Amino acid sequence: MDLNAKISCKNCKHGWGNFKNLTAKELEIVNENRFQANFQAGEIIFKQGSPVSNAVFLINGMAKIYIEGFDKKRMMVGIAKPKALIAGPGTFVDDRHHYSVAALTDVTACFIKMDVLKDFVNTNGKFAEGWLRDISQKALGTFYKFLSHTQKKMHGRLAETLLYLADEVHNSDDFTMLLSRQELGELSGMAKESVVRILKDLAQDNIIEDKCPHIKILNRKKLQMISNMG
Amino acid sequence: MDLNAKISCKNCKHGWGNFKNLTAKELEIVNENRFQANFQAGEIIFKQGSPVSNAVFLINGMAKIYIEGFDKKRMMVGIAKPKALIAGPGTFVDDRHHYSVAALTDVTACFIKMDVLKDFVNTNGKFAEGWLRDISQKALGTFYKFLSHTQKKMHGRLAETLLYLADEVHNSDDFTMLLSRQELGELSGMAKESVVRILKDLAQDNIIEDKCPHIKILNRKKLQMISNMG
DNA sequence: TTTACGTATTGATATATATCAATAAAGAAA
DNA sequence: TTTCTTTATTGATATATATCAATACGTAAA
Repeated sequence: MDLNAKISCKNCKHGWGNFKNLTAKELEIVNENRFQANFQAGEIIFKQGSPVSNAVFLINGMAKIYIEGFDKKRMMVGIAKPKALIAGPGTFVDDRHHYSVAALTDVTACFIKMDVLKDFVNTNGKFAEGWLRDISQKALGTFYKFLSHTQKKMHGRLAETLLYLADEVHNSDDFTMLLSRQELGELSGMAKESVVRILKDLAQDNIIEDKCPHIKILNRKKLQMISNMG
Repeated sequence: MDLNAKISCKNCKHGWGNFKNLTAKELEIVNENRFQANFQAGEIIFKQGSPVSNAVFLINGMAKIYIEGFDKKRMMVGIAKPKALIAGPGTFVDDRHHYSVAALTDVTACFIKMDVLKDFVNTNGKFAEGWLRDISQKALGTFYKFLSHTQKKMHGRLAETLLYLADEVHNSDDFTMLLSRQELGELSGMAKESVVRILKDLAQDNIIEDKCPHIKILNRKKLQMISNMG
């Protein structure tokens, strides 16, 4: 696979859904303001606090999105995949990133000058509306996650995380865990030791199979129930 | 005070900041699609799950914005005041409200047909950008609150809430508490009994004065420190 | 192979916080 | 005024969860 092959935004399969609202001419401008870069697993793609100069999209690979909170304690917001715009809510507020993004696998990322995209908001109403929808969708996701973190107990939160990984990230009930126990904890809002213990509980009840980097959901119905009940 | 006096959107002092991006003609259309209604303290203005048919603004009074979560447990998101758009992130996603709003005081509210405002997104780029900024700002607020709820301890969260009430709601360090202890708990993410105990602690340390419905911040520096340290 | 280092696991313990139960205070209604 | 009802307060207790400490495991380097 030749990752350096000239891909144009016009025929890109990894592009943002909202790009369908752009005209051919506008897409051409996007393409002219596009940069590509490779990251190894573990490398930081952008850092909380730095200026939002580009919109970022993953062409392949996955990355974690996380906030560095009080006394360096981390909260993982989610996992980024291709096709989704990665650019924080700071874009229209203070031009600063409000979270960091780091590659979980080897990643090829596409950077598009933010000024160019922002300009289209003024000239292309459908694009503006698409962006409003995008931001709103993410805000809703954050809302729901907030609720779940403050109202569910640990078992419910971890069950929810496992379902998220299966459904949204790997599209399979049988996957290789990308995240360490520490990171699973940051994503589910608990200590790494708690992650270990709860995974053990779930395995003992035959709800999941955990052959360490491999996870298999054996009883989705029960897992769903644990997630719902909290 | 005659609340039923004909107010036009053109000279309204309680309007959304983003209305400054509308032309006189557009404002006229807004004015034609405007409805006003009065609510008594305690009454529900709109309910989570119901369709987003109108943008809501308070002309006067205050309201609480809250989510009804798992087993009816409530989470208060914030307090709405005049000048701010009240319409959830569902507006551009599923046309449903994702939280409820209830009057805390007697309230006069202004309803503007959402379709009308959405149309302007397509024809007025500055207005679209303003709305993007508005939603982004709220998303950032939610993010920060999320972090604070998951990483701070109770004293820090309640201190933060008191500062929020002083700075954002009442613009004074000396105010009459609008919220019951139950509601303060819903806003700070803790049980009502914990609110009582922590308020007592703060009063004992001469950081606040609490003559029950009246709150006075006596030592803002210390309160700020408690809020920051968690 | 051995060594070293990060990660995972397990058990013991500490702590924050919720829940329960009882009482007190404050308003509203009669 | 007295009675009723809601809200606030206090104390006792239960529980979820984090933290600490020790050990085991797995993989990369030597």
